[in-house]
Amino acid sequence: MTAVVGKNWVDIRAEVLRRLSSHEWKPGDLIPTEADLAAEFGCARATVNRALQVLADDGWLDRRRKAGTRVALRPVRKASFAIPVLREDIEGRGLAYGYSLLTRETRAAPAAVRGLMGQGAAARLLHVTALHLAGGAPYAFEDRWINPVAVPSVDTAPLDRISANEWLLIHAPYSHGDIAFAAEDADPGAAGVLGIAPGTAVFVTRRTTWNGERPVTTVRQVFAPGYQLHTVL
Amino acid sequence: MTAVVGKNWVDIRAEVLRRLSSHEWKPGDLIPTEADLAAEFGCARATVNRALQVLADDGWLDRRRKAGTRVALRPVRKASFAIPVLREDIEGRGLAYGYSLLTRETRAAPAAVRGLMGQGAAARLLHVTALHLAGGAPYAFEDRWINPVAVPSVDTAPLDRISANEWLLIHAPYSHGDIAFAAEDADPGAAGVLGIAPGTAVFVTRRTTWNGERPVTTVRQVFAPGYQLHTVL
DNA sequence: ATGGGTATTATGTCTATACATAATGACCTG
DNA sequence: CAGGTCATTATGTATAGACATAATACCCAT
Repeated sequence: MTAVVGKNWVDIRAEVLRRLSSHEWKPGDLIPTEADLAAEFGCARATVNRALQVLADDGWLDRRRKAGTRVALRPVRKASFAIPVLREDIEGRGLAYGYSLLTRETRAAPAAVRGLMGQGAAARLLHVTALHLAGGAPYAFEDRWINPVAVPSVDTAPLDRISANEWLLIHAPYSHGDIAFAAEDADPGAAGVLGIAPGTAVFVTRRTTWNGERPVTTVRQVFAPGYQLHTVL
Repeated sequence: MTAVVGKNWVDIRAEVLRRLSSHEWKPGDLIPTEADLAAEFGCARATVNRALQVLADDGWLDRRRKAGTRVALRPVRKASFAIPVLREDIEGRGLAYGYSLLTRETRAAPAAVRGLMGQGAAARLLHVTALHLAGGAPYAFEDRWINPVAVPSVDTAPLDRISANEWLLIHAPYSHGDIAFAAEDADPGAAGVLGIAPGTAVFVTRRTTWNGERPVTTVRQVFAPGYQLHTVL
């Protein structure tokens, strides 16, 4: 019997999830209203509301005022993962982390970088390239542009000791950004730094972040062969 | 002046976010208690609670009972993206979607597949390979194993017309799963189907899902060169 | 019929209050 | 001074009630 159900929102979410997983409520079905469920479970409507909102966030349900709540026709589940902080990533799997700054200079931004960052970027940007090591072996090559207007104190950042990755995380918060993952044939530059043959398949991430209107940084990271981005659903 | 702040939780989240982005509250800082903020904003504690919980979910804040709320030392931002339903992905960018079933047979599962799915899988699984097309061109090659114990009705599924991708989404809900992304040199099999040279860098995703204890399906998708997984932060 | 206005409805949110829970820190005891 | 106990505190959550909002459904007038 299902009979007794706890009355906290976690339990209610679990019970609703059970009905969804068992196809008791099928895709497209309209499920009972919050008030009805509250009566059934013997709890307040707000409690049901919380459980259903979470399930809607997770893609299980579609909710619309007045129209009611229905089981998502196409349950678009979302995967989410923490943006990897490479050092923690590496240390987390028991390897020694190493970091080496390759170049650092302020120069006019190439058109491609200006395109990524948009209008708000300064004419001259800080360009940094670096290599991340795991257990002594090359792990990822990083090519980054930083907008000094958004991060004035970057001039004094000890980027030879701490990676821009981590320094920016703490000193330059961002409000939003975008990120893309792709597979590419290694270009000669990155291949040389990583110690692999040009043309080898490498995992590449590109990320650009803004704080309000101002672009903060754009970075391209090329991972050594074998890298996997893994997450749970 | 900031002075007047709306009193709904979205406004409060925005105001707190502003203080975080402007470094008014710095990483590691302890921020005022919910009660104090409620007093400052002239709203109920529950409203502040909702705003702060969302910000904690998003990685901006660390909250602990009694200890209070502090700005995340290492703001681990989470990216989340919808698991791509290839047809929608393709149609969404204005291309015609095509699908072609390549093979379909029930057979004993190789050790590698058994390893991915664990104990709960049947001895004999349904093996399906298929090709997804975008605007007539090969887009992704899919190699999938389905556990008939978890999805009995799969025998009658018209997998020649609808992709297993979509059919399972509607007929076989899952409770959890894992997913991994990698770059690989195209193997001859996938390369042949996709019409590319073996060894070309391809984007590969592997996904395994369970419904409770029972493995549902495991799939490997190999995308044609140029594919990017893109999302916003 | 058709278009527009209006009542109805389900979700979205805020409030005030209450109690639960986890973690801290101070106090007390041996 | 060590160690355990207990009060305190901030967050976590439940509740009932209220109003807001969006979307639908229905009715009415043209």
